[in-house]
Amino acid sequence: MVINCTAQTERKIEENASIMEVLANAAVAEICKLVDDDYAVFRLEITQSQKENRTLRKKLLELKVARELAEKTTRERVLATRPSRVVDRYRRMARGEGHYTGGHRSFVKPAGHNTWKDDQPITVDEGSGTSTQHVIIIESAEAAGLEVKQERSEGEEDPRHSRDIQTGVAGAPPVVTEDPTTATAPPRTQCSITEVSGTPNAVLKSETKTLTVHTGSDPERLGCPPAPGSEYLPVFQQILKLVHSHVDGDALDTEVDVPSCSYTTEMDPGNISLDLERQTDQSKWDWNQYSSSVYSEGCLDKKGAVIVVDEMTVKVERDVPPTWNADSHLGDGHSQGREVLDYRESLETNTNVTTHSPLHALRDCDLVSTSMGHSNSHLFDQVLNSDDRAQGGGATSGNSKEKRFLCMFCNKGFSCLQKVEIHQRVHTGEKPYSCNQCEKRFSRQDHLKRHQRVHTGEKPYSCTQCHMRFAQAGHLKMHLKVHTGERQFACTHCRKMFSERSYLKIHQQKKHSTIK
DNA sequence: CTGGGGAGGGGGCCC
DNA sequence: TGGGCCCCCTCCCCA
Repeated sequence: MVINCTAQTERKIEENASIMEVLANAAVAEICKLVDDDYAVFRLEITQSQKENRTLRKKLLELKVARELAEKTTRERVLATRPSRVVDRYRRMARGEGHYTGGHRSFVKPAGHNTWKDDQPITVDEGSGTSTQHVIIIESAEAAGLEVKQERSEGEEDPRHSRDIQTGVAGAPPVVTEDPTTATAPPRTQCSITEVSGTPNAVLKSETKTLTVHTGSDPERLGCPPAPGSEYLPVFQQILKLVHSHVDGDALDTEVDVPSCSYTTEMDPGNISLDLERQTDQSKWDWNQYSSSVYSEGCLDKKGAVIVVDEMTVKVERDVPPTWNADSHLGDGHSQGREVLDYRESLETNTNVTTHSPLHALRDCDLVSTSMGHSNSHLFDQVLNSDDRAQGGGATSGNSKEKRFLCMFCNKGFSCLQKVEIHQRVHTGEKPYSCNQCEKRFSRQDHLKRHQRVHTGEKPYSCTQCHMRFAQAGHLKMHLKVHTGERQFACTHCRKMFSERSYLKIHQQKKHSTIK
């Protein structure tokens, strides 16, 4: 009985085992079949993809060859027409030249970089004021190390080609385009910013898009000159913001991190930097030139090239850390019954403030440890050490009037609100007064008035000893020393006498090196 | 080195 | 007190 049961059980077990084996084999076979099918499909897709890749590669090669040919042709033509133009321009800018000579210029920043490097190419275009139009394009491909630079004159200008060079896409019209889809592209893509200056229009380009900004007086393009507050302004601001946020996601994605440095800086073109620390390290700046050429709102020059970036720069100011004020910065507070003009408030409400002072850029930096170039140090000294002046007198030097109003930037005291407001323009770079004859801007009305004598030729100060006339009283005073032979500045080392302190200073710098 | 010229900044005066 | 204006000092650039 027991044996029978055992035998039956064994049989059942064997049967089950055989059934399971069959099922397992069937499952494996099915799986294999599925895999084979999928693999076949996959192989088919791979083959198709490889075919497409080969086709695309071939097309790419053709495009590349065609592009190089076109580029070469263009270069040859440009070189044939103006062979030394670019070189001369570099040389001039290297010498720090580039003053207003009838045209204006643009700085082209290789996009994709937050900072300017010494070995980075900087292209500066000084409009000649003639009909010649220059387009300077710098493409900086960070990853590939690719760099393409183009310059051509108006007669050779092919807007389509201009875009082609940038994007490799043909057929796009040279109009204002702003592709929102490209704005979300990865930040470290190849970018370029191009500005056409000295001519009826200007172009801003980025790698992923072409931004054309018409800043000239061409009625067809512009409709009307971009007067302050016109619709043109926010457009350009938006564009700049777009480019700005597009340039480098690491450092420029937030304006808080990089205040004011985006397009509010002006400096020696060889040292243009969008990085604050680098800004302060530059040896030479020319703040006025760049502000005039790039940020001269409300003052159309004869060519009508006006670009305003007010909103952006003010927005930057809004992001001033709440801790940044004279209290925290200078540490001594204002418990002396004096007042600090909080410029942040006015900046928040005044969207027409242009803020592009180098000192402005310093607000987040250590004022003491920050190294500055010559021009900056001069300005810096004027701001911070004006109390030490032997003559002229700083605002806090001995004075009968109470200095109730303190500058929130340097803590200097002034007798009235207007004075401190004007003074703070030293820090903010605000230049509300623009010359209607040129693109220059001034922080003070009287300086504008004085400047306009350059255009009018007015020289109200005449020498009683000779026929000489001067536009500034100080110049007449200096000139009078020619007649009097007055030399009141003596070198302490060689007893040599000079009529001017600056001459003595230069002498000591050269001969004795006593003055840093 | 000198002188002319443009410009930045501070202070004072007057209305 | 604010605004305009002027003077002054200074610096820098250039010829």
